[in-house]
Amino acid sequence: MLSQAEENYLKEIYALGEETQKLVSTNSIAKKMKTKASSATDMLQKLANKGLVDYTKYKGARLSKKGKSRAMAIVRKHRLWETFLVDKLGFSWDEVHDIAEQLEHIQSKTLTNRLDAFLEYPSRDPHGHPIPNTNGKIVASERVMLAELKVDEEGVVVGVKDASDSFLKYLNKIDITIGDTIKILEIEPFDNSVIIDNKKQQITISGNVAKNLYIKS
Amino acid sequence: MLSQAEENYLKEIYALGEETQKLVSTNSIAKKMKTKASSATDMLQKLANKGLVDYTKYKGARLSKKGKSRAMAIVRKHRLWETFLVDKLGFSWDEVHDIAEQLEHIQSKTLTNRLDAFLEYPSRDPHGHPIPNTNGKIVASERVMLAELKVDEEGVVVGVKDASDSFLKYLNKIDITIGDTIKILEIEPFDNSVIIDNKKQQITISGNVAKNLYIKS
DNA sequence: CTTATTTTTTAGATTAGACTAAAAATATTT
DNA sequence: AAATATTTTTAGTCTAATCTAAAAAATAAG
Repeated sequence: MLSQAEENYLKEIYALGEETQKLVSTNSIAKKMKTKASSATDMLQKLANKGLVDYTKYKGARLSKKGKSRAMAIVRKHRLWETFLVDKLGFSWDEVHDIAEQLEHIQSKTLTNRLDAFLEYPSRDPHGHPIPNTNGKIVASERVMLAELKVDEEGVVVGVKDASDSFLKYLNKIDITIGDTIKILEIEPFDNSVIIDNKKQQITISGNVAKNLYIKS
Repeated sequence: MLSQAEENYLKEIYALGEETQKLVSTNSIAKKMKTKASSATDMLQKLANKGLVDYTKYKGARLSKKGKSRAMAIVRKHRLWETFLVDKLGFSWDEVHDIAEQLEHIQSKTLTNRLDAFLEYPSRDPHGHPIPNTNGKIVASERVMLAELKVDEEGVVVGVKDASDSFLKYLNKIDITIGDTIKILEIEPFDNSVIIDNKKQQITISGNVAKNLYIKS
């Protein structure tokens, strides 16, 4: 069982790494956790020993498979509780974060899943963030632009915004069709290009293309 | 702000002392907390320093006014969450204790009160235990025997079971009438006699009398 | 009412998580 | 590429909550 401190670190490492999937620096973690770099180092070493992060001295850390799954479980709980607070208890979306920070550490899978059912399986929290499912997977649910998805989200191509002939030809060429299930592997921050997985093939598409594809769960 | 450990101790001291209002021994606390007597001593000293318990070396401890109010807030949360788990999430009454042990430490008065409202102000939890109100007061709600109440609970006299002439005369004599608001001050374990407060007067009634008076909130 | 037993407290150690200060590694500038 | 600056790690301290072992107080028994 993880301590709350460990859980909080995992969650923040996830939040910091989610965009780029790159290594997260000790300093950035310390800043997020409002603690000192030395404390972050201590924790990274501990998490590495437990196999929750892959950590290289002086380089940084990223979540391991195990660590990621733990992080996703916490994110899931956080977002479900936020949804509960807003939808059922009448809080406004800007009041719920601190309370959800506490509730996300409650240990009971049954509770989490029953809460999910009670809320009728919401796909996004009050801030519009997607809620991971029981397996820790994030599934896009409404029709959104591919460009709005984050790393690890996945969904089905349901349409295009720019239906110009040249654009459709281009999609044909890179073998993307309506109905394909696409998963975001990586987003390059400097040009917003996106590496996706489609039919077991990894391809890179530009930010502009990503802004023209509609995705749905 | 109190740590979870401090809160747990307060709650158990309340649970142990509630019956008799007597001093609670270090050993009994240690047993309840599944820890060692020396740890209990440490904590009692700390709680005494914070003014949450009145503690005399080698004698034992009881909650101070402040400590009691904290304890009641925790009990209130525990029982509200249990009610939530059973009434809204479909847990059975025997599955909820461990989860409520975690939820009772969530810090947010607003949350607690909104949960209370969401549950439509229940007066008892799934185990039949009364739920303290926002001020930490326990109010009897259904008609129960006075003998079933515990220390600090209060309610209105709504009837008698034995309506014999002699019993009613006796009630007259000690100045108890239908409609009086009665509060339990103390229960003597050896003969079940009860010290109550009625119209600012403290009187002692026997266990038999307590078994013949109906009380309601 | 003195001895034995139990309960409680003290003293000292341990662990998790954080801190400061200093050392080591990496990055940035000239 | 050397000098400087920044980041990261190490070493050593601190606090909360626990533990064990030993001492002190209270209770029970002879």
